[in-house]
Amino acid sequence: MASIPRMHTRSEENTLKAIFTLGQRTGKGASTTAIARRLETKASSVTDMVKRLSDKGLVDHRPYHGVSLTDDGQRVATRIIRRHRLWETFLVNHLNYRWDEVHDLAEQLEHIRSDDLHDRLERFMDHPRFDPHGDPIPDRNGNMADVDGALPLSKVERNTLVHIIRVKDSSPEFLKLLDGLGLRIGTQLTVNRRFDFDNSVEVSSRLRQGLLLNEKVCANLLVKAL
Amino acid sequence: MASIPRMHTRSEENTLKAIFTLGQRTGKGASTTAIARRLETKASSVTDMVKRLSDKGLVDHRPYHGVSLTDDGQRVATRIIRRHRLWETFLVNHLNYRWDEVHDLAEQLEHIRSDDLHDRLERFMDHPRFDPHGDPIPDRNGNMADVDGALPLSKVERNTLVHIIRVKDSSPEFLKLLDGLGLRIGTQLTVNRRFDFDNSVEVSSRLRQGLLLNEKVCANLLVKAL
DNA sequence: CTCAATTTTTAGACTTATCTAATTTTACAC
DNA sequence: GTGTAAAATTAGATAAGTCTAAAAATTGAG
Repeated sequence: MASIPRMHTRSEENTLKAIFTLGQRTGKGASTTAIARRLETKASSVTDMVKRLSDKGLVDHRPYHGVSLTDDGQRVATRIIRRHRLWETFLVNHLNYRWDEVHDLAEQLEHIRSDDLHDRLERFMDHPRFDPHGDPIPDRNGNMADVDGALPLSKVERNTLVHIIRVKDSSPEFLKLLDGLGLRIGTQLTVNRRFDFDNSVEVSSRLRQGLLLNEKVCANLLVKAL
Repeated sequence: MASIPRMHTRSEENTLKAIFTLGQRTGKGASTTAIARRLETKASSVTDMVKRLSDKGLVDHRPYHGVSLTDDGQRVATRIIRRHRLWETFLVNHLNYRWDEVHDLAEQLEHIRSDDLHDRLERFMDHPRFDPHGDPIPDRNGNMADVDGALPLSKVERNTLVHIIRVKDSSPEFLKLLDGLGLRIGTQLTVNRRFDFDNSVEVSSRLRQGLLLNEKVCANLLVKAL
């Protein structure tokens, strides 16, 4: 018995998306404070918002233990993420944006109210399964490719040949850094050495030998063995 | 001395667009009531809105004589219309929407805040000069092709060969009616007879002979001699 | 020139989404 | 167990945008 498709405000959608993302990252409910930090808003505003979402049956809230999505909330959040990733893909593949430029635009475009539009956009692009950052694009039913065998570069053994399949951080800062190092989705790497001192590693790609990557960079590069 | 590019709300943009369109149609200022009718809102709301736009220097208001756009207001309105028409073109030409389906979606998309996005969209489509309804698309400087030699079908002499270049009414109702008659942009027509009784005309196209078009339909079909 | 129909504005209320500042609640370290 | 730092909520304010209902202003017909 699907509930009548309700209309959600932009704020509601953004909050649901934040709860989804935080939940994915931590595996548990998102705290009011964490949500506020992510949305660059205040905890008191989040309290109000969560109350509204809870009234609509989109989230469950156990104060001091976190907010989590109901099945309905999950559906809405996934839909927004689908839209976001479809637009990012369109912007990069068809309008020649760089991967570090598309986030903010996609944040606007994802709120366009039409499932049909996004289904057509998906078809136009021939059903891409991953966005420019390697994030899987949910299909219209909310299912997305799961990336098994993916692991952060920080966990890779010496002398393993891998390729970059996804970046965990999509901030312009991180992406520009990767550009500067000649690293992008698909780049093949071999871990030459691992330094226990600071958890940095030395890798080699076709373009560059002996590239030193620090712990933070490695943690945000998801790779897969070849 | 270009003023600092200000941010306009969706409501402000919609009001400016309404004033622009009404001004084009009537050649004079738009009344509060007419704006309200067009935006499906109340006159009192429009009063508030016009006051705000006037404070921002985007419109001039002479009560009981109409609201008109300042140069700044004109620029903003034209920009929104540019966006609207670019999106309509994209939706029809690339996502396979019909020309009667795109208005509402374009009304959403036109508010995406980015000139760069729309410039790129334009380039992606190879700088289309007209949208699916034959309306000219302003370029990034606000200039648009002017359609000289265009006149409503109601003004066409007998036995003149013309082709449809634009529809004045873009409502789904009118467009579906045209579809039903096999009429679209580019369709070649000859006026066989004109009936003074009710200002209807009989036309022939390749597909159909002796098609009877009433006054209202004729007034909304802009054609050009071949 | 007058006055009535129309247009426009005012006044006051409501909703959504925010904020700050103060207060309350709770987890959990000890 | 208990106290306290952290988390969460409440209370009250603000701003945008909208509404209804009533009042005010003006145009233009006669």
